[in-house]
Amino acid sequence: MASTLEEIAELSGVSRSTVSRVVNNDPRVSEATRELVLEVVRKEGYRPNLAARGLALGRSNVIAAVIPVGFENVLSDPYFPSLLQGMASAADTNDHFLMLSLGEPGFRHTVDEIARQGVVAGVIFSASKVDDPLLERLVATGTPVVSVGRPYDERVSYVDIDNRGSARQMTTQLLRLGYRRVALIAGPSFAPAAVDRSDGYADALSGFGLRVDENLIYEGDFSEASGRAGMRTLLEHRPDAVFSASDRMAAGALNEIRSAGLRIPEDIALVGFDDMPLAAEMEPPLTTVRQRPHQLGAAAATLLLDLLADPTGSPKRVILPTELIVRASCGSQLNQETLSR
Amino acid sequence: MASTLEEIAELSGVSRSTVSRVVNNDPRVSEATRELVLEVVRKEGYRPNLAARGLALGRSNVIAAVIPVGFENVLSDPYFPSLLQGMASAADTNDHFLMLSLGEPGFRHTVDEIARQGVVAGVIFSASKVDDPLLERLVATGTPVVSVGRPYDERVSYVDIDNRGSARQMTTQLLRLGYRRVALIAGPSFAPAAVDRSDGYADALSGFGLRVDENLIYEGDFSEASGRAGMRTLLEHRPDAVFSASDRMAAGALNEIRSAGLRIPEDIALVGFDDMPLAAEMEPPLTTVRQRPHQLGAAAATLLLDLLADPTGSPKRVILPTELIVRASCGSQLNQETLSR
DNA sequence: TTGTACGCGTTATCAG
DNA sequence: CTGATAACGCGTACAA
Repeated sequence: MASTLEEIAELSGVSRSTVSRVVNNDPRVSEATRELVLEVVRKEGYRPNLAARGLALGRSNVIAAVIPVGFENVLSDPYFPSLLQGMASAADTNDHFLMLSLGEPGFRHTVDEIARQGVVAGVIFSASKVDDPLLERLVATGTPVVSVGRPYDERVSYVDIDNRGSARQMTTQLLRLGYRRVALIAGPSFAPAAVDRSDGYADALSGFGLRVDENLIYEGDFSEASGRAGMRTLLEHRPDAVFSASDRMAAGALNEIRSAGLRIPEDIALVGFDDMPLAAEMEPPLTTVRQRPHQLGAAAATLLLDLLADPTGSPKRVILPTELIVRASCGSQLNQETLSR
Repeated sequence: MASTLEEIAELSGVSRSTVSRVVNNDPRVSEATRELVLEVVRKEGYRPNLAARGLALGRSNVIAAVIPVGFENVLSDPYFPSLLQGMASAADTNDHFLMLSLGEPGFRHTVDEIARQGVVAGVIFSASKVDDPLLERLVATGTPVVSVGRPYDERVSYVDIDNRGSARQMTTQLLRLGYRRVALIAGPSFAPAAVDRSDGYADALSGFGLRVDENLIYEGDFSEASGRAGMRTLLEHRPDAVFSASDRMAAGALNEIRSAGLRIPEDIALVGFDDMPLAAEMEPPLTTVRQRPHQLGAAAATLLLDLLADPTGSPKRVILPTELIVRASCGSQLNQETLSR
């Protein structure tokens, strides 16, 4: 039950320093004493005290995940849990811990305070809106930050998926199948991911020599309700296919289409984005773009740890691949196809 | 930009100790100097270094949330995010931080290690299975623990809802409406909450002088898929109503009922448990028991902090109220009724 | 009421 | 290769 360096030193008949070296894999220690000390360490179940280590080192091995989960509806799919799981997993394998901060306004301890307190070595920011002031403050104070999803500020490193390319490919898929009045249920314009997906949609249209028809675009907020409302509006303009920027909005759209007595995909094709678990269960199963929040979270944590190890470099970016998942809702059973980048 | 006690002392012309006392609201300091020091503290934006404080005090102000999220399906509703949000919120208002530990097997740093390292003052355990070895280890090492949901071990404090009473009330509701062949899609028997709900179901039946018919009980695992499979099995025995121990299983059951060409509630009534957001959106809207994960999380964190402040007392319990939410799926539009306890 | 001095457990520096 | 010893920033008996 010995739990300090001092005690281990006593038990193995060496000095504190030597034990410290052994614990930290310092090469400057003879193989013999290393073995000896390690034995005692194992036997006593010794673990270094992280507070003390953090104090001595001037840095901690705790990273914070900041998620401003203001909207209830953001919680309705396993995206954030998976993201967190990925971050926790990556942090763990790198001997770091994950601290959680739900950026609810009204929280007393804002993240920048936390960062300054030395508890946290770096921060992973997620679901930030465009031009988030909190993110700005963090950058200003020099706290290492990684954003999940492209941030407004060019200086911050981030991990993301290729939203624009994926949306383009999905829309192109619809166009290839012959649909010509492809509507878009977009995400909220304050979300970079939503903007990128809308851009990808436009890219695809112009790639086919088609012009963007504002009547065929509705801006939702990623919620199922907004998807349904959007679909109601769009139906007036007779689209033959709909690309929803999220599966949850697609679910709402699906309900509306059904209520209107239309069939999917015979009367109107429907595709989504995210491949949340529900997508495969829908009637008909939803064609969509698969992203892997778990990997995204893991990549974010890893990137942050890289930054911590080498604070000098310029902002880094990691773009994770997505997959086009073709199911019945788009009126085709083409083979599954992988978006490379 | 001054950030140590020493610097603040210098700037305000007093000693370190005095500044420390001011920061910690020690009464033994004159109002005059207090004002003076506070002014400097504010101006410099000073925040105490938590690592140092934790080291000196021998305890930290970080609590850990442990969630063994092995099953993908556990993530499919906002229960855990809400729970986490509640915990984070309560921790924050009490000047504590929340550390996340997904008890994935295969994690290198298990919670008991973390606790021993002094990083964490206490642990909130959630979704533990009956007789969880990790929980046992924590208790054995004397780490303050609070469980979300009744744990197997009698010695650990916990917060919970009245699963048994709520299930009894819900089942009784069905019996009052005249249903006599009330089936149960139970949760997994390793989950205390599931066991309690099954017991409540049985309570209600015996309250009406009915006997439990094993043919009308199916044990699922809280997943939608298991709900569907369970319903398929149960339909062979012609129930006139079904109580599902979770909304997600109810969703699966609903699909199966529909596939069988039966109407809800005309041919068969269906009720759930949880009141997840989707419940109100189902067709027909689902009668269910509402629990508030956010409050549960907040209560758990608060209880843990109480324990930390007063480690002596015997195990404490907090039972949160639930509400019976009556919607169309049970074939009645009675007024909403609150389960007191 | 205020200041001095020591300890918390670790790492790093510098002798040996 | 190993061992003293000084930080790291803070809280707190103890003394003034």
